Amino acid sequence: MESKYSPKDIEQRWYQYWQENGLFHSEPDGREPFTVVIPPPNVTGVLHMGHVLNETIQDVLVRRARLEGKNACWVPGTDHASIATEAKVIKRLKEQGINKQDLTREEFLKHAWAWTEEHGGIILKQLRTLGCSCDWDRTAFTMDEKRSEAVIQVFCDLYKKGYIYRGLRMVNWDPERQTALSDEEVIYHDEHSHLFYLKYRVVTADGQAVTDIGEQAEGNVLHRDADGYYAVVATTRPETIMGDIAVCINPKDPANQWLKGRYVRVPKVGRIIPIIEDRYVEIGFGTGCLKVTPAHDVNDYALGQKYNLKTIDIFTADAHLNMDTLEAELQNNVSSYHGMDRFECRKQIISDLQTLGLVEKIEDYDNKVGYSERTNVPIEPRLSLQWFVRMQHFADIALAPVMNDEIQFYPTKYKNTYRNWLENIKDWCISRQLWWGHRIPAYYFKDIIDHTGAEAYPENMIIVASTLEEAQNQAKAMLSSEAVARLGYAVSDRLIQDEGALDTWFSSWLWPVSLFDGIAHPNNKEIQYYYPTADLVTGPDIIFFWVARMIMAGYEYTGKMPFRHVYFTGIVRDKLGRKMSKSLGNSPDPLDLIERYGADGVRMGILLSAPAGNDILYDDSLCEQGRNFCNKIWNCFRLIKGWEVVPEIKKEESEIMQVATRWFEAMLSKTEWEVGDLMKKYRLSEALMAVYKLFTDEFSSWYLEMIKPKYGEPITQETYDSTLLFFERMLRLLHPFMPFITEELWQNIMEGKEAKPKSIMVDRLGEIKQEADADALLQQMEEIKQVITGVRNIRAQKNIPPKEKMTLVSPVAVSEIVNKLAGCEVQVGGSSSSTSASFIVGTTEYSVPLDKYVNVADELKKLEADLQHQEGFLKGVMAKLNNERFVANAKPEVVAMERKKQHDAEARIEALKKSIETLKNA
RNA sequence: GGGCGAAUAGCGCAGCUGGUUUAGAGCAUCUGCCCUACAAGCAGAGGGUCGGCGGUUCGAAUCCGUCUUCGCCCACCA
Repeated sequence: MESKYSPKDIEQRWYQYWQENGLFHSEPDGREPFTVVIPPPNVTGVLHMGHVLNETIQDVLVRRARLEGKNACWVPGTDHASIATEAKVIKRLKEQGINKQDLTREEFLKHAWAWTEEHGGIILKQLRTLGCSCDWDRTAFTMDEKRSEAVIQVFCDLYKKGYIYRGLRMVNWDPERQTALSDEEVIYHDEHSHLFYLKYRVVTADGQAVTDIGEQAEGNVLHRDADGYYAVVATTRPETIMGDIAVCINPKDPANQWLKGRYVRVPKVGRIIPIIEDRYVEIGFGTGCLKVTPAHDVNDYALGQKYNLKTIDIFTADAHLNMDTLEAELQNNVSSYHGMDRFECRKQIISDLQTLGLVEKIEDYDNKVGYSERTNVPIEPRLSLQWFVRMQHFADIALAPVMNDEIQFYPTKYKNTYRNWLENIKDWCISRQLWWGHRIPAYYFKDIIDHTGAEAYPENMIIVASTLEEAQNQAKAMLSSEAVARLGYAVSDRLIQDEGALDTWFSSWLWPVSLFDGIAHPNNKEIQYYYPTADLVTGPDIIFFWVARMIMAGYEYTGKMPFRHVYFTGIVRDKLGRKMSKSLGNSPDPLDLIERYGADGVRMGILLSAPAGNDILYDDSLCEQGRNFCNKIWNCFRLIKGWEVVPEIKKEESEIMQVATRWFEAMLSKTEWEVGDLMKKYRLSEALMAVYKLFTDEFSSWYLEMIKPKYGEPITQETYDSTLLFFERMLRLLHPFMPFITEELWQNIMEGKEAKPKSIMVDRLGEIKQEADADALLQQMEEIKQVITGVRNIRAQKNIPPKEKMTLVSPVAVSEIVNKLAGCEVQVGGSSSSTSASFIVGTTEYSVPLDKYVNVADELKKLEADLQHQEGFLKGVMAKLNNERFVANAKPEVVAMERKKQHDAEARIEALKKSIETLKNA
């Protein structure tokens, strides 16, 4: 064996072995199930550091469960990522000189599927490199047959139940992709912009300039110039004035009383619009005059509804100005803007208005602008016909289970976030004007669509059905035979399906159920066995998108929670705390890291500093630590395997061996318990740290040094066996975190053994035994260690070469271990002399004669410093004990503890004083 | 504007149902070592008074109040 662990071929070999032996695969059986469904990455995505964190955590949980004897099943899969994938496909088509608009739906989908097949699943292959123990036989895709079936069935079902409706609403419109988005897909950014103060001439209803308004009450703020009176309207979006339909003031606003009941002329556009009054308008903001543009602002739309105002949509789907919607007599006034981009238009219209003297002033202004999460272009509020899910019902069923911890969140702080969202739930816009996705299973009569009102059917005549055939049947039933006859066509010719697709999350929210075919066949064996799943591991950024909605769908369709625990990971940042991003170039390629540090090293690196919910500041040194640890394990194994073993017990060694093995047994059991406890609390990094410390400190630095034979000498069979057994137990403890190296060494240990399991993966974590005297053993070793450290400390301080034997004078008998590890002869009884250095363990004083190395002055200084510290400590203790109220009020055991502190400190002070005396007299 | 969370060694964290030898590990730092398992290592050391102030208590990093600073989420003030 090489002195350096090289993970590369070992990792590949074992992963293949696991797969070939079907060790990842799960089938329902009599064992307790442990199910995890992967948060499906985008089908065309590639592995990044966030995935590494997320998937490693899942693998740790799954592998641990397997070792605990559960039937672990980790289901992998990918997400079709409607908008993101469609964008990528469009981009590629463009590079080939093809425009989406020139393709039919079918042609486009052909390209999209080709793209998916080409790039899809790369990420799943990459997960194998990381060591993920997914049941690949179960790999699913949100748009595969089963999942699509579930989506369509759920849509139809919710429509039937009245939870899905279609309506004309103000939605978030992405002008780049030309689709509606849900509220969750809009990200608001602070933006430095301007507040433009525009002059709206006060006119009569028929457009005459108003030059005389008579006497006005105190407090009114009038605006007047040579051309007459005008109102001042503040806006951040002057390009929307083409859609202005009113100006609104607060009826209580003293400054604007004079405007009540009057009319103004929209500058440049020329439309004459009324002043309306509503308390929504805030007095004192801007001028207190709000321009109302119902087609292009959510609030304005609400006002428009309230006062029955017209909406004039002045934008095309890609947010360019469209004058065709304006009143014919006005179109000429603004024709120069026709076809302009909205932001271009903003500049132009301000410039034009300034020329006309209609801009009062421009102020700097910070506001928030919504951007599309996917395309990163500013959202345009747009009135359109979309499909929505009524969410109140779902909020109602999903809130309680989380608040009362039926479903547990780690960390718990996200319960608040969750509650906040559910308590202010709004309907979910689920339709997208995209082709890549689940096509909305809604059908309309062509004639109604083509020429609204031409036929005598009610406008809400919509057919929702899972297949065309079913839709046709419904259509026939809906239409009287007379009507069909009158129209003279077959229903089948006239039904057309909704062009839109469903929001990707409308399939994701079914994931834990649909993976086991629980929508179409709610009573099948798999869903009965694997569901509810155990743990969900995901980022808090999709708590609303996904987690909350899965809980809703889970309860709606199974009556049960979709998962028992949700582990929210943090965000992986670089060591300067910046988010990892392509543009910053601060995101390392995980595959490259695995190449450099090994998968085990990378896994440990990312896990070590990743408590639930905390962001992790990634640095290569973390992986380095992981790699170094692998190396350490590797070399321990080399050492043990290199020993020559003899059956008989050498007498003089037996005490050491006995003490060491009994102590380590206790230590190991304790850590096993701790790790189990930490895992239950999902404190993964602490669990790993506990194993790490056990291995490096207790096992390597202490235990192995204790039992290590002298060079060239053999070790007894008994000690060797227990040592290997310890090693094996640690491998199992470590396996969930570092699957590869543990498998390699475990196989090596198991070689030739009869009835061994196929892999450490399916080995069992032993029962945790706690010996009655474990604490005493640990305490005893603690003291031995301290004595050894005491001697080593003196050696280091005095620069005594490691080879030079020293003498330890001890008042009590000490273990042989001290001799072996500290390199000193132990002399029991003798007293310390003026030429020795001393130290205290517990209340016992040990000393080391130093002869030539001694420096009385230094030694005195050290002892006196120690004495001072001890006296200070004693003073603190005495302050408490002398306080009657402390003695009276504190719990008895606390008082007893303080008394023990007092006695120990006094003993130590005594010893120190004596040593100082001795030194001084020398 | 509303809500939530956090501030503890150079760094990222644990401790926080108040009392366990005057605050703990890891990484980093410093010192000494290539002592034939491991320099991707070994041995040893230094370093914080627990964001500020006030309060409750015999006793507070731990509870309460307040201030400051960060972070996150939500929200239709043009």
